[in-house]
Order: sequence, then structure tokens, then C-alpha cells
Amino acid sequence: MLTIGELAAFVGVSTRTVRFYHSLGLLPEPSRDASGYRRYGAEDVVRLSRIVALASAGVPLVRVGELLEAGEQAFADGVAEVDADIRAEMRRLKALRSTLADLDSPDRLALPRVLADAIETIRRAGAPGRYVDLYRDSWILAHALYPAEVRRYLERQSTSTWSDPAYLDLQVRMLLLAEAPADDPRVAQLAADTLDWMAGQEQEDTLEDYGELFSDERANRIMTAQWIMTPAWDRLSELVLAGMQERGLGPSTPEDPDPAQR
Amino acid sequence: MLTIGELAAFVGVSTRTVRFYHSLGLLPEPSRDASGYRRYGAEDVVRLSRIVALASAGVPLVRVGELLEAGEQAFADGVAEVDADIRAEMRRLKALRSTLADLDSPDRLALPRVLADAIETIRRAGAPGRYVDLYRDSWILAHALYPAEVRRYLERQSTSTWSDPAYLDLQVRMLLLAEAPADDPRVAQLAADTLDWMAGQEQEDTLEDYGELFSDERANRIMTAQWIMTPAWDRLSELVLAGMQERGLGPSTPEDPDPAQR
DNA sequence: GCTTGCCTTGACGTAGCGTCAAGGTCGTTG
DNA sequence: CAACGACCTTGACGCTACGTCAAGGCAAGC
Repeated sequence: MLTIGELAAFVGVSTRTVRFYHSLGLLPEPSRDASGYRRYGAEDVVRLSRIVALASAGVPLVRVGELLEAGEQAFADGVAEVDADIRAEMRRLKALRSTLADLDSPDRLALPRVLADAIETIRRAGAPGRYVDLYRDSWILAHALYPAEVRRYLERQSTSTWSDPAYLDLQVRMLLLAEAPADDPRVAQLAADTLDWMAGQEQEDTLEDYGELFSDERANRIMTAQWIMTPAWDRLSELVLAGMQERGLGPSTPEDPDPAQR
Repeated sequence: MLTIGELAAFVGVSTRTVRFYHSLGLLPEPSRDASGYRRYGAEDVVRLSRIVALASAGVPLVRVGELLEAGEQAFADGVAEVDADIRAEMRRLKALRSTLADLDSPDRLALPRVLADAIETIRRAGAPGRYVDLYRDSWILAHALYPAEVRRYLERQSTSTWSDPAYLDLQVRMLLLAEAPADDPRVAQLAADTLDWMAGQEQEDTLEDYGELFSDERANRIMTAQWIMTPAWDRLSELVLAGMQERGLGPSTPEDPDPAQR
């Protein structure tokens, strides 16, 4: 017969744990020897092994008790359920590992992949870091508030826009003009190129989607609270808006049409 | 800017959790709006996402705080460590699944596979269940007390003995004689066959190993406390012992030589 | 005989939140 | 404009599954 320490060591738990299971009624109190020590038999080894296996699978102890008292069929069903939970947990851990791999990158951590990739490209193309950060932050807030909408928006145009080098180049040039004066000749040039790019786009609902997404009053406050307007961008915005109306492009709403300029 | 509920929903935790992280200093208290509500920015989204990822990987929150305050290199090292822990956890879960599969079988749960298989064979061959159970229980106790020794003993002779159909057949016949009278002719026959089988064995250290394993005083008390001697087995034991000395077989110690007869 | 280690019961401590309680506020709806 | 439900605030207590002393008795080896 085994002492509590020998039993505990064999199944890989502490003596405190065994006594705790006694107090819960999970494991019956065994008989005592002359000096009052608990003495365990093979049956206890088996029962404790079962408890420990289930507990280490994360099954709440109350549930473990239920399972051990249940009939053969109910027990088997319960164990099958536990097994399914473990498989789910393994999938969760697998997904978690890929999240951990992105833990040092704020973009990948809080944004859909398409956007994170686009922002990284923009950053690497030489756009000023401080403004790229602000740009990213506004997207993070938008995504946090309207995950479904942002995702839907991105899905519809991921290939046409956010991975289009031409579009990303326009963004970079815009960000580079952050601290330029409003009458910098590059502003006018960028406005013209932006309009050209828009004209080349097949689907004009791109802009409408954007308008729909940010027609919300609160969303606008969020974006503008993060985003800073500079003289050059104000001018750029004016020029693009004017050009669009001239060419009959863009949304019918009076919303600011160019994502690049929020 | 986000309210606490919006923030919590986005990263997939409760508002209570966010406030708890504030109280631990993991996430800085953000500024409040006019009515005293907390308002969160993109930075908070990123930081909370990091905390939640690490916490859901099982990292203690104190350690999470250390990691977030640490330098880039220390952070990367810490995350790598966490990743290794996750891989270890996945291996643990995989092993646990196979344990769960054996949860309904006391033998496989508490005994090395070789023994469990042998006992199952013996049981299926028609040995009386009650005595097979006692037989198994004594092995479980022995294994619980001396896991390393039992394992070593089994490794040395697993192929030669415990998977030898002839040996297992002797065990079955022995168990079938549990309630037979001492002068049952099958007892003498079994003794003779047992001696023949022993003579056919190449390595006689099989028996010596067994003697070594159970030369311990306490071990003997354990085995005999579980195991019940019947008239037929007493007689069988006598016959085999006498035969062995006659043929000069077995261990030199005065130990009971046949595992089947404990 | 003395030390070292295991056993006994009992009580308090811990992590990571969940869950009221008792209010104030926001946004929509009648 | 009043009311309603859904949010926000702080505070405090509860929960699970044990860990960790505390204070003492017993066992086994030198």
C-alpha cells in the first residue's frame, strides 16, 4: 500500500492536491494505518490518474466529479467532448503563434493584412514616419470601431487599390508633402496625377464605399481627431475635389472623397 | 476615440479585464471625456492587443508587464520563449489525448504498455476476471512504488516473456486454478509445464531480476496484501520450487521464484 | 539518540478575473 | 421631453485550484 507522497509522486501531483481532491470528494478517503497515515491501493491509483488526466485537460473539478460518477456511456461521451476541446485548444494555440510572430508590428497586430502590407510599403517607399504613424493610427481606430465594414471595404478593392503600386505611390507623395507650403508645385502635380489615376479606375464605387463607410458623424470625429490637416493637404483636397466635379467623377455625397486626404 | 466597451470588444476581452489591467499598471489610464468616460486611442489598441496575446498564451501578467517595459531585444527573446512554451504545450496536449483514449482502461492507465497488453491477453484467454483484477492491482502498486525498476525489468524481457504466448498461457492456466482444490490433477500438470517452459528459456536472469525487484521487504508486504494465496496456488508454488532446485534452475536466493505465483 | 524527512490538520494567500451593487450618462423612441 | 435600455463609473466580494506556512507527530538511517 502507498503513502500519500508515493501516490502523488507516481501520478505527478503534489500531496496538497491529493488532499484537496479528498476534500472535494473526488477521491475517497482511504483507510489509515496505525499512525494515522493514509494508505492507498491500486484502485486509488487508477481513480487519481483519471482525475489528474481530466484536470490537466482543463476540465473543471466539479465536472470531473460528475464524469467519474456517470455511467459508462456518459463518461465516454464526456471524454469525447474533452478531446474535442483539446483539439480546439490546439488550433487556438496554432493561431496564437502566428499572432505572436506579429507582436512587434503594431500594423499587423491591429489591422487587416492588406492594409498592414500597404502601410509598410508606403513607409519603406520613404514617406515620413511620423505621418505614416498618424495615418496608420486613424485606420486602427476605424478598424476597431467598424471591423466588419472596414473588412468589407478592403475586400472589395484589395486588389484594385491597396496593392496597386500606382495608388500607393500617390499616398507616399501625399505624405511627403505634409510639411510643404500650400503653393508647392508638387501639390498641383499630385492633384493632377490623382485625378488621372481615378479616371483610370474601372469601378467608381470604390469611392462610394469609402463615403458610405465614413458618412458616420462619430467616425469623422475619430479620424479628424487623429489626423492632422496641413496647408498642403488642404490645398490638395480642394484641387482634387474640384477636378472630380469637373470630370463628373466620384460620389454624389458632399463627403471628402479621397482616402489619402483624411 | 474609443470607449472602454468598444476597445474591449475589438480585442475580445471584457471591460472588467481592461480595468483590471489598468489597476495593474499594464495599460496606462487614458484621458477622460467630459462625463468621466475613458477614451482610448490607437496606441492603447496596440498595447492591449499585445497584453491579450501574451496573457492568452498563459504568460503571467506580471511577466507581461516586464516584457512590455523591456527593450526590443529582451522583448523578442521573451516572445521567443513564450513561443517555445506554446510548442511544448501543444506536445503536452498531444500526449494527453492519447492518455484520454486509455482513460476507461485501468491497465493502460497505470501500467506500462507491455504489461497492460499481456494482462488483456490473459483476460481474453478466459482467466477469471476477479483474479486477473487482483493480479493487475499488485502490478499497479509495484509500478507505482518502483516505476524505474519495473520498467527496467520489463524492458529486459518484454519480448522473451510477456509477449510469449506460451508464458501467457501458463499464467491463464494458473489463474483458472484459483478456486481448485490442491490435489486437482491440473495443478501437477501446470507445474510440470511451467518447469519445461523455464528450461526452454535461454536467459535465466529473468528470474534473478524478479528476485532482485522484489527482495525488498516492503514490496513483499505490498504484493501479498493484494494477492491472495489459494490451496491450489500454494501447492503449485511448492511443486515448481522443488522442480527448480532439482534441475538446478532459478535464482540462488530463497525468494519465491515464479511471478505467476505471487 | 538525533537528525532528516514524511505525515497530520488547519488556515491563509494567490492569480485572473466574474459578478453584483449603486449609481451617472448617452442615444433612441414614444 | 420624458422615458427606456444600454452604456459608463468605483468599490467590494466571490471563485477555482491549488501553494504555502504553521505546529506538531511519526519513521528511518547514522
